[in-house]
Amino acid sequence: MGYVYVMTEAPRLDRQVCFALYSASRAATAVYRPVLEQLGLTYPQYLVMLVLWENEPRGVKELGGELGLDSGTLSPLLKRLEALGFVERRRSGEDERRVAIHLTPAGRDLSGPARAIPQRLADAAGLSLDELEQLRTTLGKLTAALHQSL
Amino acid sequence: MGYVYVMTEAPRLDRQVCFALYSASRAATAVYRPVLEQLGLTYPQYLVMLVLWENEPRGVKELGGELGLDSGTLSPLLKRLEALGFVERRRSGEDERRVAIHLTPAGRDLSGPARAIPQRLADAAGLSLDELEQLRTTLGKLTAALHQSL
DNA sequence: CCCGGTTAAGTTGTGCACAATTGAATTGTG
DNA sequence: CACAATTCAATTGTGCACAACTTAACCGGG
Repeated sequence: MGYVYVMTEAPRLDRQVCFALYSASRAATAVYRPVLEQLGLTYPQYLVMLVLWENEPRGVKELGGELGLDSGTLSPLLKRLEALGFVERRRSGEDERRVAIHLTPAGRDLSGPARAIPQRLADAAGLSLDELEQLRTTLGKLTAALHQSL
Repeated sequence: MGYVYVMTEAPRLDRQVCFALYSASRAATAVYRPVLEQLGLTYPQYLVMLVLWENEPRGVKELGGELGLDSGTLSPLLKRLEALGFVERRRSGEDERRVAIHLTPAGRDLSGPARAIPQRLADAAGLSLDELEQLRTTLGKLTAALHQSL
């Protein structure tokens, strides 16, 4: 029968995985920012466009499912994307609660210039493609496990 | 002399390291949120307290250096921490431009309950300590390289 | 000593995140 | 069919991030 280990030191910032994630995430979006600025998009707006380029139209709920965001975040964001002329929001005829998000021609055209963007991060990352691949996999496992635990 | 590789597919959300970082970071703070709520702190406020528990008092600039945040973020955050009674902001005597952030007794006492928090993430992570350690190292390299590239 | 340049902190404005609530449309069940 | 429970999107309110700007204090060369 052993003793429970009692922490005697305050947790240190530089040991925290959570802070490492927070810093890396902000650094990554900072690298994307000037590139996305050329397109007139913020990073979360770019994420929404990524989902729509794969398949559209999509409902707000559906977009939220892909990105892990709720209508409180997406509703105003989508309104801004509509004001920019990249998407159109149409009330569904069959279910008046739903709002279908459609790409406009301008929104579709944006996917061309956007193709070069991910390479930007790879170039700036200072990691090999293998390391990046493994990082993505580990982060995926981590995110899934964290959501599980809630 | 080869051809430059031309992307023909729109970038896919599930292939993006950047999105993996963004998701993992939000999932991690979501795990911390209910625990920190017990202490009355948000995650960024907790980060500031971590820095202060290591060494105080600190200037706003200094805190910003550790966390990668500017006065635009920190000034109101510190005002809220002061309103909560965890820190005190004192104008420096020698250099009237500087504001030294001191812990209050209540702020110091908070480090006790806070010690158990990091274990929370480790438990929820579904990764071995080795994997977590390696993840932290990789993220550190990545963040440094990304900052370098700006 | 003065004055231009620099530095520190704060302020303003925009755009996420996220909790909590609202209101309208739909669905399930008696 | 009636109507309570559910679902979807939007709204409200708080708190970051971050850019751009402001204000006040310091510093260094003339």
